[in-house]
Amino acid sequence: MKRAKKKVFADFMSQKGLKSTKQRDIILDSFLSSDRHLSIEELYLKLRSKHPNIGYATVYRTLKLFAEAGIAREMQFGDGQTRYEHVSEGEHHDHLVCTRCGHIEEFENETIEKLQDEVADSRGFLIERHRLEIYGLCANCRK
Amino acid sequence: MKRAKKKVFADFMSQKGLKSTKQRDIILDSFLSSDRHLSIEELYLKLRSKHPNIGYATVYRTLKLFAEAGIAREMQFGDGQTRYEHVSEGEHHDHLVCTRCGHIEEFENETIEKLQDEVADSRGFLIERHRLEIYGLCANCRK
DNA sequence: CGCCATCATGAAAGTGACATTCATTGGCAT
DNA sequence: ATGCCAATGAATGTCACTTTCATGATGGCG
Ligand SMILES: [Mn+2]
Ligand SMILES: [Mn+2]
Ligand SMILES: [Zn+2]
Ligand SMILES: [Zn+2]
Repeated sequence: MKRAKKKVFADFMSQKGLKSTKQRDIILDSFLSSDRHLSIEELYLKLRSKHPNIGYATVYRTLKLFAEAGIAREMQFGDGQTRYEHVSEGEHHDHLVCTRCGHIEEFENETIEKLQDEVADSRGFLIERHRLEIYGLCANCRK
Repeated sequence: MKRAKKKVFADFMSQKGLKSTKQRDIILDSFLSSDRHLSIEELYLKLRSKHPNIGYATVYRTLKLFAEAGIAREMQFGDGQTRYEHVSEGEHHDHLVCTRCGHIEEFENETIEKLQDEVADSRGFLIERHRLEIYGLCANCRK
């Protein structure tokens, strides 16, 4: 799965005539082996210790590339930072966000999706995408 | 309804020991008689012609007060601007957002709400709030 | 290989939408 | 009318990107 995404990215890059670099390899590796909802800053700081020579701008631009290539998606959870989450082809999910500890859980609910389609249909809307986020306290923080 | 919200705000202000001012009256009046999803900038510009002496900072702070008082709510639709929408006591709704013309429609769906509760329960989450936004083309823009 | 047109990098500067400061103005209880 | 304290708005600060630009790397070609 990690290997599959590396291939998707490599294909995207060569198809676009872009180059393979040491920085991009390192950033991709780190991204794929970390939390599913990482901000630019977080990934940058995570790399900083082992690779102090990688700049914030490179992390920023590389994450944008991941999104373009379809292996990442930009998300806003209202904490003031853009987060990048892993994307798998054809997969979709929504989120539960803990307002205390920041923990993010994912869920899928086919019935909700269907009801959204019905709402859109009834208004003549053509759906491109949607976002459903439930904010509250996670099981841990409720204790 | 407009009168009801003015009272809610007036009560909030006096209860907080805050003062009634000409600017706040004007801003409240303008807010209540405009689009349901207005950005600070939009409201500021709308006022600018008739009231060039009202500053951006005052509009900004007054909208925050509206939110505190419970007659407005801050919303993010991903266009880079915070929007303030009208709120009525106990009312809730979600949104359909047109990605072409920016048109925003509101809807309520009790079944979706119930399913969200079930999802949260099954994960041990205690819901504080949620957001559901459907992005796409409105009936007009599809033509 | 070695060239070199392109692309990539990162430090620094720019941007945009808030958010705060501060000197001055203005409510309003007494 | 007086004085205290909140309100105002021009200016400035902040923060998370976003872009610029001089320098360094990549990789197709001969
Ligand atoms: Mn979904
Ligand atoms: Mn809802
Ligand atoms: Zn938590
Ligand atoms: Zn539209």
